[in-house]
Amino acid sequence: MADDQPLREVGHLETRCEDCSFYTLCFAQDLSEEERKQLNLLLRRRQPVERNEHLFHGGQSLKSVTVIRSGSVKAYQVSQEGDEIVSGFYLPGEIIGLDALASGAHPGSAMALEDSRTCEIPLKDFVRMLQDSPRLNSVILNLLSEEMAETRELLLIVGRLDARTRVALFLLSMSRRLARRSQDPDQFRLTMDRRDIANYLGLTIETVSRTLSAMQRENVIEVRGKLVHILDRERLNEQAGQGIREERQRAAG
Amino acid sequence: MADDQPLREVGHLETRCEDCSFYTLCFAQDLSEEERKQLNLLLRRRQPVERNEHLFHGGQSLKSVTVIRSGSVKAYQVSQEGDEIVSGFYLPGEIIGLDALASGAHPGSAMALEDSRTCEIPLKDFVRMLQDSPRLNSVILNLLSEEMAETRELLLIVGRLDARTRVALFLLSMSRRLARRSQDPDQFRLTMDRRDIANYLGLTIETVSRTLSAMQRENVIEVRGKLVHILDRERLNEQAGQGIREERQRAAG
DNA sequence: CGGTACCTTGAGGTTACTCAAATCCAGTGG
DNA sequence: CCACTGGATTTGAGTAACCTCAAGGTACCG
Repeated sequence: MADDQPLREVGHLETRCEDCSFYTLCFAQDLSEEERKQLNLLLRRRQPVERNEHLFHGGQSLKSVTVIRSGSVKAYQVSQEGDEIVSGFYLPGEIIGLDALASGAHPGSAMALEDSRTCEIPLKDFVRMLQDSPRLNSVILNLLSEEMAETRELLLIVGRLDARTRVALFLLSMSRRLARRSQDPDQFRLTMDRRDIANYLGLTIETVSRTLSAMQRENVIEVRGKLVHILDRERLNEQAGQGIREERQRAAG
Repeated sequence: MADDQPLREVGHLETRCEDCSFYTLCFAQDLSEEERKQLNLLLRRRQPVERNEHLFHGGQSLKSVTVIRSGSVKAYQVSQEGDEIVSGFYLPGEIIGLDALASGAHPGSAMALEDSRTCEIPLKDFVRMLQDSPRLNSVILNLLSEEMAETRELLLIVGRLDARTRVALFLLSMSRRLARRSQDPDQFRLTMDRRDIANYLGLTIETVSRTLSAMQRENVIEVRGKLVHILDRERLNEQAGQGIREERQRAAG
Protein backbone atom coordinates (compact mmCIF):
# COMPACT_ATOMS: atom_id res chain seq x y z
CA MET A 1 0.00 0.00 0.00
CA ALA A 2 1.00 3.60 -0.53
CA ASP A 3 3.86 2.66 -2.79
CA ASP A 4 3.55 6.04 -4.42
CA GLN A 5 4.31 7.64 -1.06
CA PRO A 6 6.53 5.26 0.86
CA LEU A 7 7.67 5.97 4.37
CA ARG A 8 10.48 8.41 4.08
CA GLU A 9 13.40 8.40 6.38
CA VAL A 10 13.09 10.91 9.15
CA GLY A 11 16.22 12.77 10.05
CA HIS A 12 18.01 12.57 13.34
CA LEU A 13 16.09 14.59 15.87
CA GLU A 14 17.67 17.71 17.25
CA THR A 15 15.87 19.81 19.75
CA ARG A 16 16.05 23.54 19.59
CA CYS A 17 16.52 25.18 22.96
CA GLU A 18 12.99 26.44 22.70
CA ASP A 19 11.72 22.88 22.73
CA CYS A 20 13.78 21.75 25.68
CA SER A 21 12.09 20.89 28.92
CA PHE A 22 14.41 23.04 30.95
CA TYR A 23 13.65 25.99 28.80
CA THR A 24 9.95 25.42 28.59
CA LEU A 25 9.56 24.75 32.24
CA CYS A 26 11.61 27.58 33.48
CA PHE A 27 9.98 30.11 31.29
CA ALA A 28 6.49 28.81 31.69
CA GLN A 29 6.64 28.60 35.46
CA ASP A 30 7.52 32.24 36.02
CA LEU A 31 11.00 31.99 37.37
CA SER A 32 12.60 35.34 37.91
CA GLU A 33 14.91 36.81 35.31
CA GLU A 34 17.73 36.18 37.72
CA GLU A 35 16.87 32.52 38.16
CA ARG A 36 16.63 31.95 34.45
CA LYS A 37 19.91 33.55 33.79
CA GLN A 38 21.60 31.40 36.35
CA LEU A 39 20.06 28.23 35.02
CA ASN A 40 21.36 29.02 31.57
CA LEU A 41 24.79 29.71 32.91
CA LEU A 42 24.92 26.33 34.57
CA LEU A 43 23.81 24.38 31.53
CA ARG A 44 26.63 22.33 30.04
CA ARG A 45 26.62 20.63 26.69
CA ARG A 46 28.17 17.29 27.15
CA GLN A 47 30.24 15.14 24.88
CA PRO A 48 27.97 13.14 22.56
CA VAL A 49 27.22 9.60 23.64
CA GLU A 50 27.28 6.80 21.13
CA ARG A 51 24.60 4.26 20.49
CA ASN A 52 24.50 1.64 23.27
CA GLU A 53 26.63 3.78 25.50
CA HIS A 54 25.38 4.34 29.01
CA LEU A 55 24.54 7.74 30.41
CA PHE A 56 24.66 6.22 33.84
CA HIS A 57 24.23 2.90 35.61
CA GLY A 58 21.78 1.90 38.29
CA GLY A 59 23.07 2.61 41.75
CA GLN A 60 25.47 5.29 40.62
CA SER A 61 25.18 8.51 42.51
CA LEU A 62 23.43 11.29 40.70
CA LYS A 63 26.00 13.67 39.26
CA SER A 64 23.85 15.85 37.09
CA VAL A 65 20.39 16.45 35.80
CA THR A 66 20.22 15.85 32.09
CA VAL A 67 18.14 16.85 29.12
CA ILE A 68 18.25 14.85 25.93
CA ARG A 69 19.28 17.28 23.22
CA SER A 70 19.25 14.88 20.32
CA GLY A 71 18.85 11.15 19.88
CA SER A 72 17.00 9.02 22.37
CA VAL A 73 17.57 7.00 25.49
CA LYS A 74 16.02 4.02 27.20
CA ALA A 75 15.76 3.68 30.95
CA TYR A 76 15.80 0.25 32.44
CA GLN A 77 16.29 -1.65 35.62
CA VAL A 78 17.63 -5.08 36.25
CA SER A 79 15.44 -7.32 38.34
CA GLN A 80 16.69 -9.65 41.01
CA GLU A 81 16.57 -12.45 38.51
CA GLY A 82 18.84 -10.55 36.18
CA ASP A 83 16.17 -9.64 33.67
CA GLU A 84 16.19 -6.26 32.07
CA ILE A 85 13.03 -4.28 32.63
CA VAL A 86 12.60 -1.30 30.32
CA SER A 87 10.87 1.42 32.30
CA GLY A 88 10.76 4.21 29.78
CA PHE A 89 12.12 6.04 26.79
CA TYR A 90 13.40 9.60 26.69
CA LEU A 91 13.10 11.74 23.62
CA PRO A 92 14.77 15.05 22.75
CA GLY A 93 13.81 17.76 25.17
CA GLU A 94 12.91 15.40 27.98
CA ILE A 95 14.63 15.41 31.35
CA ILE A 96 16.26 12.31 32.69
CA GLY A 97 17.51 11.66 36.18
CA LEU A 98 14.87 13.44 38.20
CA ASP A 99 13.76 10.26 39.88
CA ALA A 100 17.14 10.10 41.53
CA LEU A 101 16.85 13.52 43.09
CA ALA A 102 15.40 12.27 46.33
CA SER A 103 17.73 9.41 47.06
CA GLY A 104 20.74 10.84 45.29
CA ALA A 105 21.32 7.62 43.38
CA HIS A 106 19.93 6.44 40.09
CA PRO A 107 17.36 3.71 40.61
CA GLY A 108 18.07 2.36 37.15
CA SER A 109 20.33 2.66 34.14
CA ALA A 110 20.06 4.75 31.01
CA MET A 111 21.43 3.78 27.62
CA ALA A 112 21.50 5.70 24.37
CA LEU A 113 19.39 4.07 21.66
CA GLU A 114 21.29 6.00 19.02
CA ASP A 115 24.09 8.51 18.97
CA SER A 116 22.80 11.27 21.21
CA ARG A 117 23.71 14.56 22.74
CA THR A 118 22.67 15.99 26.06
CA CYS A 119 22.71 19.13 28.16
CA GLU A 120 23.46 18.81 31.81
CA ILE A 121 23.38 20.76 35.00
CA PRO A 122 25.84 19.54 37.60
CA LEU A 123 23.96 18.30 40.60
CA LYS A 124 25.67 20.60 43.02
CA ASP A 125 24.66 23.65 41.10
CA PHE A 126 21.19 22.33 40.66
CA VAL A 127 20.76 21.63 44.35
CA ARG A 128 22.10 25.04 45.20
CA MET A 129 19.54 26.56 42.92
CA LEU A 130 16.85 24.45 44.51
CA GLN A 131 17.75 25.79 47.90
CA ASP A 132 17.75 29.35 46.72
CA SER A 133 14.58 29.13 44.74
CA PRO A 134 11.33 27.85 46.17
CA ARG A 135 9.87 28.29 42.72
CA LEU A 136 12.29 25.94 41.09
CA ASN A 137 11.55 23.57 43.91
CA SER A 138 7.93 23.42 43.11
CA VAL A 139 8.71 23.11 39.42
CA ILE A 140 10.73 20.03 40.17
CA LEU A 141 8.14 18.55 42.48
CA ASN A 142 5.70 18.99 39.66
CA LEU A 143 7.92 17.25 37.18
CA LEU A 144 8.35 14.41 39.61
CA SER A 145 4.68 14.04 40.19
CA GLU A 146 4.20 14.09 36.45
CA GLU A 147 6.59 11.24 36.10
CA MET A 148 4.79 9.50 38.90
CA ALA A 149 1.54 9.91 37.03
CA GLU A 150 3.13 8.47 33.93
CA THR A 151 4.39 5.48 35.83
CA ARG A 152 0.92 4.99 37.23
CA GLU A 153 -0.48 5.04 33.77
CA LEU A 154 2.05 2.52 32.63
CA LEU A 155 0.96 0.41 35.53
CA LEU A 156 -2.50 0.44 34.13
CA ILE A 157 -1.31 -0.35 30.65
CA VAL A 158 1.08 -3.11 31.36
CA GLY A 159 -1.03 -5.14 33.67
CA ARG A 160 -4.52 -4.90 32.46
CA LEU A 161 -4.71 -4.16 28.80
CA ASP A 162 -4.60 -6.52 25.89
CA ALA A 163 -1.75 -6.49 23.42
CA ARG A 164 -3.58 -4.47 20.78
CA THR A 165 -4.35 -1.71 23.23
CA ARG A 166 -0.87 -1.57 24.65
CA VAL A 167 0.69 -1.18 21.25
CA ALA A 168 -1.84 1.44 20.23
CA LEU A 169 -1.15 3.45 23.38
CA PHE A 170 2.55 3.16 22.81
CA LEU A 171 2.34 4.46 19.27
CA LEU A 172 0.13 7.34 20.31
CA SER A 173 2.45 8.24 23.14
CA MET A 174 5.41 8.35 20.82
CA SER A 175 3.48 10.36 18.30
CA ARG A 176 2.35 12.88 20.89
CA ARG A 177 5.77 13.36 22.37
CA LEU A 178 7.39 13.76 19.00
CA ALA A 179 4.79 16.26 17.92
CA ARG A 180 5.54 18.34 20.98
CA ARG A 181 9.03 18.72 19.64
CA SER A 182 8.07 19.90 16.21
CA GLN A 183 8.00 16.54 14.52
CA ASP A 184 5.44 15.12 12.17
CA PRO A 185 3.11 13.24 14.52
CA ASP A 186 1.95 10.88 11.81
CA GLN A 187 5.25 9.69 10.51
CA PHE A 188 8.23 8.83 12.64
CA ARG A 189 10.98 6.40 13.34
CA LEU A 190 11.05 4.23 16.42
CA THR A 191 14.58 4.36 17.70
CA MET A 192 14.23 1.31 19.91
CA ASP A 193 14.08 -2.24 18.64
CA ARG A 194 11.17 -4.64 18.99
CA ARG A 195 12.71 -6.23 22.01
CA ASP A 196 12.74 -2.96 23.90
CA ILE A 197 9.19 -2.20 22.91
CA ALA A 198 8.05 -5.65 23.92
CA ASN A 199 9.85 -5.45 27.21
CA TYR A 200 8.47 -2.00 27.93
CA LEU A 201 4.93 -3.12 27.22
CA GLY A 202 5.23 -6.41 29.01
CA LEU A 203 4.77 -8.46 25.86
CA THR A 204 6.96 -10.67 23.71
CA ILE A 205 8.69 -9.61 20.53
CA GLU A 206 6.44 -11.86 18.50
CA THR A 207 3.27 -10.40 19.90
CA VAL A 208 4.42 -6.86 19.22
CA SER A 209 5.37 -7.80 15.69
CA ARG A 210 2.10 -9.62 15.05
CA THR A 211 0.11 -6.73 16.45
CA LEU A 212 1.87 -4.19 14.28
CA SER A 213 1.33 -6.42 11.27
CA ALA A 214 -2.35 -6.77 12.09
CA MET A 215 -2.72 -3.01 12.40
CA GLN A 216 -1.09 -2.67 9.05
CA ARG A 217 -3.41 -5.21 7.44
CA GLU A 218 -6.30 -3.13 8.75
CA ASN A 219 -4.86 0.04 7.27
CA VAL A 220 -4.55 1.72 10.63
CA ILE A 221 -0.82 2.15 10.32
CA GLU A 222 1.96 1.41 7.91
CA VAL A 223 5.11 -0.19 9.27
CA ARG A 224 8.44 -0.84 7.71
CA GLY A 225 10.91 -1.90 10.27
CA LYS A 226 11.35 1.02 12.59
CA LEU A 227 9.41 3.45 10.43
CA VAL A 228 5.82 4.02 11.38
CA HIS A 229 3.14 5.90 9.52
CA ILE A 230 -0.17 6.52 11.22
CA LEU A 231 -2.83 6.24 8.55
CA ASP A 232 -6.01 6.28 10.62
CA ARG A 233 -5.52 8.10 13.87
CA GLU A 234 -9.21 7.87 14.58
CA ARG A 235 -9.19 4.12 14.78
CA LEU A 236 -5.87 4.01 16.56
CA ASN A 237 -7.42 6.13 19.27
CA GLU A 238 -10.38 3.81 19.51
CA GLN A 239 -8.17 0.80 19.89
CA ALA A 240 -6.17 2.54 22.56
CA GLY A 241 -9.24 3.59 24.44
CA GLN A 242 -11.22 0.50 24.94
CA GLY A 243 -8.70 -2.12 25.81
CA ILE A 244 -9.42 -2.80 29.43
CA ARG A 245 -10.38 -6.41 29.24
CA GLU A 246 -14.01 -5.57 28.78
CA GLU A 247 -14.89 -4.91 32.35
CA ARG A 248 -12.87 -6.59 34.92
CA GLN A 249 -14.78 -6.80 38.19
CA ARG A 250 -15.46 -3.20 38.81
CA ALA A 251 -16.44 -2.23 42.32
CA ALA A 252 -19.01 0.26 43.43
CA GLY A 253 -16.58 3.16 43.33
CA MET B 1 -5.10 -29.35 58.44
CA ALA B 2 -4.12 -27.80 61.72
CA ASP B 3 -7.56 -28.35 63.14
CA ASP B 4 -6.05 -28.35 66.57
CA GLN B 5 -4.80 -24.83 66.02
CA PRO B 6 -7.22 -23.11 63.66
CA LEU B 7 -6.73 -19.60 62.44
CA ARG B 8 -7.74 -17.34 65.23
CA GLU B 9 -9.36 -14.01 64.70
CA VAL B 10 -6.94 -11.16 64.86
CA GLY B 11 -8.15 -8.06 66.63
CA HIS B 12 -8.65 -4.71 65.04
CA LEU B 13 -5.31 -3.11 64.46
CA GLU B 14 -4.42 0.00 66.38
CA THR B 15 -1.11 1.69 65.94
CA ARG B 16 0.74 3.09 68.88
CA CYS B 17 2.25 6.48 68.22
CA GLU B 18 5.64 4.82 68.30
CA ASP B 19 4.70 2.77 65.26
CA CYS B 20 3.38 5.66 63.22
CA SER B 21 5.21 6.81 60.14
CA PHE B 22 5.17 10.42 61.19
CA TYR B 23 6.72 9.54 64.46
CA THR B 24 9.25 7.13 63.10
CA LEU B 25 10.29 9.38 60.30
CA CYS B 26 10.62 12.51 62.26
CA PHE B 27 12.62 10.95 64.98
CA ALA B 28 14.72 8.79 62.75
CA GLN B 29 15.65 11.59 60.42
CA ASP B 30 17.08 13.86 63.08
CA LEU B 31 14.68 16.71 63.06
CA SER B 32 15.39 19.26 65.72
CA GLU B 33 13.59 19.16 69.03
CA GLU B 34 11.77 22.26 67.93
CA GLU B 35 10.58 20.72 64.70
CA ARG B 36 9.35 17.62 66.41
CA LYS B 37 7.43 19.54 68.96
CA GLN B 38 5.73 21.54 66.30
CA LEU B 39 4.80 18.48 64.31
CA ASN B 40 3.19 16.95 67.35
CA LEU B 41 1.26 20.10 68.05
CA LEU B 42 -0.18 20.12 64.59
CA LEU B 43 -1.29 16.51 64.62
CA ARG B 44 -5.06 16.17 64.81
CA ARG B 45 -6.98 13.02 65.55
CA ARG B 46 -9.91 12.92 63.26
CA GLN B 47 -13.41 11.55 63.65
CA PRO B 48 -13.40 7.82 62.86
CA VAL B 49 -14.43 6.88 59.34
CA GLU B 50 -16.76 3.97 58.77
CA ARG B 51 -16.22 1.04 56.45
CA ASN B 52 -16.75 2.06 52.82
CA GLU B 53 -16.59 5.71 53.72
CA HIS B 54 -14.23 7.85 51.66
CA LEU B 55 -11.32 9.73 53.13
CA PHE B 56 -11.22 11.77 49.95
CA HIS B 57 -12.16 11.56 46.32
CA GLY B 58 -9.99 11.83 43.24
CA GLY B 59 -9.59 15.38 42.06
CA GLN B 60 -10.33 16.89 45.45
CA SER B 61 -7.79 19.37 46.64
CA LEU B 62 -5.44 18.13 49.28
CA LYS B 63 -6.56 19.38 52.66
CA SER B 64 -4.35 17.44 54.97
CA VAL B 65 -1.69 14.80 55.16
CA THR B 66 -3.01 11.71 56.90
CA VAL B 67 -1.72 8.73 58.82
CA ILE B 68 -3.85 5.66 59.30
CA ARG B 69 -4.15 5.14 63.03
CA SER B 70 -6.31 2.05 62.95
CA GLY B 71 -8.16 0.07 60.30
CA SER B 72 -7.13 0.09 56.67
CA VAL B 73 -7.73 1.97 53.47
CA LYS B 74 -7.62 1.25 49.79
CA ALA B 75 -6.50 3.78 47.21
CA TYR B 76 -7.95 3.58 43.76
CA GLN B 77 -8.41 5.49 40.59
CA VAL B 78 -11.15 5.39 38.04
CA SER B 79 -10.02 4.88 34.49
CA GLN B 80 -11.48 6.65 31.51
CA GLU B 81 -13.66 3.66 30.89
CA GLY B 82 -15.11 3.91 34.35
CA ASP B 83 -13.27 0.93 35.77
CA GLU B 84 -11.91 1.03 39.24
CA ILE B 85 -8.18 0.48 39.48
CA VAL B 86 -6.91 -0.34 42.94
CA SER B 87 -3.49 1.23 43.28
CA GLY B 88 -2.62 0.35 46.83
CA PHE B 89 -3.59 -0.43 50.40
CA TYR B 90 -2.68 1.56 53.47
CA LEU B 91 -2.21 -0.06 56.84
CA PRO B 92 -1.96 1.46 60.32
CA GLY B 93 1.00 3.78 60.63
CA GLU B 94 1.26 4.47 56.92
CA ILE B 95 0.93 7.92 55.40
CA ILE B 96 -1.64 8.63 52.75
CA GLY B 97 -1.92 11.67 50.53
CA LEU B 98 1.72 12.38 49.86
CA ASP B 99 1.34 11.81 46.15
CA ALA B 100 -0.93 14.84 46.05
CA LEU B 101 1.66 17.14 47.56
CA ALA B 102 3.06 18.25 44.27
CA SER B 103 -0.11 18.99 42.38
CA GLY B 104 -2.19 19.89 45.38
CA ALA B 105 -4.99 17.56 44.32
CA HIS B 106 -5.52 13.89 45.02
CA PRO B 107 -4.86 11.83 41.91
CA GLY B 108 -7.18 9.11 43.18
CA SER B 109 -9.69 8.25 45.85
CA ALA B 110 -9.27 6.59 49.21
CA MET B 111 -11.87 4.43 50.90
CA ALA B 112 -11.86 2.78 54.32
CA LEU B 113 -11.88 -1.01 54.09
CA GLU B 114 -13.13 -1.19 57.66
CA ASP B 115 -13.97 1.27 60.40
CA SER B 116 -10.80 3.27 60.75
CA ARG B 117 -9.24 6.16 62.56
CA THR B 118 -6.65 8.63 61.33
CA CYS B 119 -4.36 11.40 62.43
CA GLU B 120 -4.01 14.41 60.22
CA ILE B 121 -1.90 17.46 59.72
CA PRO B 122 -3.71 20.29 57.97
CA LEU B 123 -2.01 21.01 54.70
CA LYS B 124 -1.38 24.66 55.49
CA ASP B 125 0.50 23.83 58.64
CA PHE B 126 2.36 21.09 56.88
CA VAL B 127 3.41 23.34 54.04
CA ARG B 128 4.50 26.01 56.45
CA MET B 129 6.65 23.47 58.20
CA LEU B 130 8.07 22.38 54.89
CA GLN B 131 9.12 25.90 54.12
CA ASP B 132 10.70 26.37 57.50
CA SER B 133 12.48 23.07 57.59
CA PRO B 134 14.77 21.86 54.82
CA ARG B 135 15.13 18.64 56.77
CA LEU B 136 11.46 17.87 56.70
CA ASN B 137 11.57 18.70 53.03
CA SER B 138 14.08 16.04 52.32
CA VAL B 139 12.19 13.60 54.50
CA ILE B 140 9.14 14.11 52.35
CA LEU B 141 11.05 13.85 49.12
CA ASN B 142 12.35 10.57 50.41
CA LEU B 143 8.93 9.28 51.24
CA LEU B 144 7.75 10.27 47.81
CA SER B 145 10.59 8.55 46.09
CA GLU B 146 9.91 5.52 48.21
CA GLU B 147 6.35 5.49 47.02
CA MET B 148 7.64 5.91 43.51
CA ALA B 149 9.85 2.89 43.99
CA GLU B 150 6.91 0.90 45.25
CA THR B 151 4.85 1.87 42.26
CA ARG B 152 7.70 0.82 40.03
CA GLU B 153 7.82 -2.51 41.74
CA LEU B 154 4.11 -2.93 41.32
CA LEU B 155 4.66 -2.18 37.68
CA LEU B 156 6.99 -5.08 37.51
CA ILE B 157 4.62 -7.36 39.35
CA VAL B 158 1.44 -6.55 37.59
CA GLY B 159 2.64 -6.80 34.05
CA ARG B 160 5.16 -9.50 33.94
CA LEU B 161 4.65 -12.06 36.63
CA ASP B 162 2.41 -15.07 36.66
CA ALA B 163 -0.52 -15.35 39.01
CA ARG B 164 1.23 -17.52 41.54
CA THR B 165 4.06 -15.07 41.94
CA ARG B 166 1.83 -12.05 42.20
CA VAL B 167 -0.19 -13.57 44.97
CA ALA B 168 2.91 -14.71 46.82
CA LEU B 169 4.39 -11.23 46.63
CA PHE B 170 1.16 -9.73 47.83
CA LEU B 171 0.98 -11.98 50.85
CA LEU B 172 4.60 -11.31 51.74
CA SER B 173 4.12 -7.59 51.41
CA MET B 174 1.16 -7.66 53.73
CA SER B 175 3.02 -9.81 56.17
CA ARG B 176 6.03 -7.55 56.19
CA ARG B 177 4.04 -4.38 56.65
CA LEU B 178 2.00 -5.86 59.43
CA ALA B 179 5.07 -7.13 61.20
CA ARG B 180 6.52 -3.65 61.16
CA ARG B 181 3.57 -2.61 63.27
CA SER B 182 3.94 -5.21 65.94
CA GLN B 183 1.69 -7.80 64.41
CA ASP B 184 2.25 -11.50 63.98
CA PRO B 185 3.74 -11.73 60.48
CA ASP B 186 2.57 -15.29 60.00
CA GLN B 187 -1.06 -14.91 60.87
CA PHE B 188 -3.23 -12.03 59.82
CA ARG B 189 -6.51 -10.93 58.39
CA LEU B 190 -6.79 -9.43 54.95
CA THR B 191 -9.12 -6.49 55.27
CA MET B 192 -9.85 -6.20 51.59
CA ASP B 193 -12.04 -8.60 49.66
CA ARG B 194 -10.94 -10.84 46.81
CA ARG B 195 -12.13 -8.35 44.26
CA ASP B 196 -9.81 -5.66 45.58
CA ILE B 197 -6.91 -8.07 45.71
CA ALA B 198 -7.58 -9.26 42.19
CA ASN B 199 -7.93 -5.74 40.91
CA TYR B 200 -4.75 -4.65 42.64
CA LEU B 201 -2.79 -7.55 41.20
CA GLY B 202 -4.27 -7.30 37.75
CA LEU B 203 -5.96 -10.69 37.96
CA THR B 204 -9.52 -11.94 38.22
CA ILE B 205 -11.25 -12.96 41.42
CA GLU B 206 -11.32 -16.56 40.31
CA THR B 207 -7.62 -16.69 39.64
CA VAL B 208 -6.80 -15.22 43.02
CA SER B 209 -9.08 -17.69 44.69
CA ARG B 210 -7.71 -20.64 42.79
CA THR B 211 -4.17 -19.60 43.52
CA LEU B 212 -4.82 -19.27 47.23
CA SER B 213 -6.50 -22.67 47.21
CA ALA B 214 -3.56 -24.21 45.41
CA MET B 215 -1.14 -22.74 47.92
CA GLN B 216 -3.24 -24.21 50.66
CA ARG B 217 -3.26 -27.65 49.05
CA GLU B 218 0.52 -27.46 48.98
CA ASN B 219 0.68 -26.53 52.65
CA VAL B 220 2.35 -23.23 51.99
CA ILE B 221 -0.45 -21.25 53.58
CA GLU B 222 -3.76 -21.84 55.26
CA VAL B 223 -6.68 -19.69 54.18
CA ARG B 224 -10.11 -19.31 55.60
CA GLY B 225 -11.89 -16.41 54.01
CA LYS B 226 -9.92 -13.34 54.93
CA LEU B 227 -7.74 -15.09 57.46
CA VAL B 228 -4.31 -16.11 56.28
CA HIS B 229 -1.76 -18.26 58.02
CA ILE B 230 1.68 -18.55 56.50
CA LEU B 231 2.84 -22.10 57.11
CA ASP B 232 5.96 -22.27 54.98
CA ARG B 233 7.55 -18.88 54.51
CA GLU B 234 10.52 -20.44 52.85
CA ARG B 235 8.53 -21.75 49.96
CA LEU B 236 6.39 -18.66 49.76
CA ASN B 237 9.57 -16.67 49.27
CA GLU B 238 10.70 -19.00 46.56
CA GLN B 239 7.43 -18.67 44.70
CA ALA B 240 7.60 -14.91 44.99
CA GLY B 241 11.13 -14.81 43.73
CA GLN B 242 11.11 -16.71 40.53
CA GLY B 243 7.96 -15.66 38.81
CA ILE B 244 9.27 -13.67 35.94
CA ARG B 245 8.11 -15.74 33.07
CA GLU B 246 11.27 -17.77 32.97
CA GLU B 247 13.40 -15.34 31.06
CA ARG B 248 11.61 -13.02 28.81
CA GLN B 249 13.92 -11.73 26.09
CA ARG B 250 16.59 -10.20 28.18
CA ALA B 251 18.85 -7.77 26.47
CA ALA B 252 22.55 -7.39 26.83
CA GLY B 253 22.25 -4.85 29.65
C1' DC C 1 28.53 -11.04 -1.37
C1' DG C 2 28.23 -13.28 2.95
C1' DG C 3 27.25 -12.85 7.75
C1' DT C 4 24.76 -11.40 11.63
C1' DA C 5 21.18 -9.40 13.95
C1' DC C 6 16.54 -8.10 13.63
C1' DC C 7 12.03 -8.91 12.32
C1' DT C 8 8.03 -11.61 10.71
C1' DT C 9 5.23 -15.60 10.34
C1' DG C 10 3.45 -20.22 11.56
C1' DA C 11 2.03 -24.10 14.66
C1' DG C 12 1.10 -25.74 19.01
C1' DG C 13 0.86 -25.32 24.08
C1' DT C 14 -0.27 -22.89 28.55
C1' DT C 15 -2.16 -19.63 31.39
C1' DA C 16 -5.55 -17.07 32.90
C1' DC C 17 -10.09 -15.46 31.52
C1' DT C 18 -15.25 -16.28 30.93
C1' DC C 19 -19.34 -18.24 32.13
C1' DA C 20 -21.87 -20.96 35.28
C1' DA C 21 -23.01 -23.29 39.38
C1' DA C 22 -22.22 -24.75 44.11
C1' DT C 23 -20.84 -23.48 48.64
C1' DC C 24 -19.70 -20.57 52.38
C1' DC C 25 -20.52 -16.77 55.43
C1' DA C 26 -22.17 -12.68 57.94
C1' DG C 27 -25.83 -10.29 59.19
C1' DT C 28 -31.00 -10.27 60.02
C1' DG C 29 -35.17 -11.53 61.91
C1' DG C 30 -37.90 -14.99 64.00
C1' DC D 1 -30.35 -20.10 68.96
C1' DC D 2 -31.54 -21.08 64.33
C1' DA D 3 -33.34 -20.41 59.64
C1' DC D 4 -32.99 -17.15 55.97
C1' DT D 5 -30.93 -14.24 52.60
C1' DG D 6 -27.69 -11.76 49.73
C1' DG D 7 -23.12 -11.25 48.90
C1' DA D 8 -18.59 -13.28 48.75
C1' DT D 9 -15.85 -17.13 47.66
C1' DT D 10 -14.75 -21.42 45.65
C1' DT D 11 -14.84 -24.71 42.07
C1' DG D 12 -15.54 -26.57 37.36
C1' DA D 13 -15.55 -26.63 32.21
C1' DG D 14 -14.50 -24.48 28.07
C1' DT D 15 -12.17 -20.79 25.48
C1' DA D 16 -9.29 -16.98 24.02
C1' DA D 17 -5.08 -14.59 24.29
C1' DC D 18 -0.59 -14.76 24.53
C1' DC D 19 3.67 -17.36 24.95
C1' DT D 20 7.08 -20.81 23.19
C1' DC D 21 9.50 -22.94 19.79
C1' DA D 22 10.91 -22.98 15.16
C1' DA D 23 11.67 -21.51 10.52
C1' DG D 24 12.07 -18.15 7.00
C1' DG D 25 12.72 -13.38 5.47
C1' DT D 26 15.03 -8.76 5.48
C1' DA D 27 18.30 -5.21 6.24
C1' DC D 28 22.57 -3.60 7.42
C1' DC D 29 27.71 -3.88 7.58
C1' DG D 30 32.01 -5.35 6.60
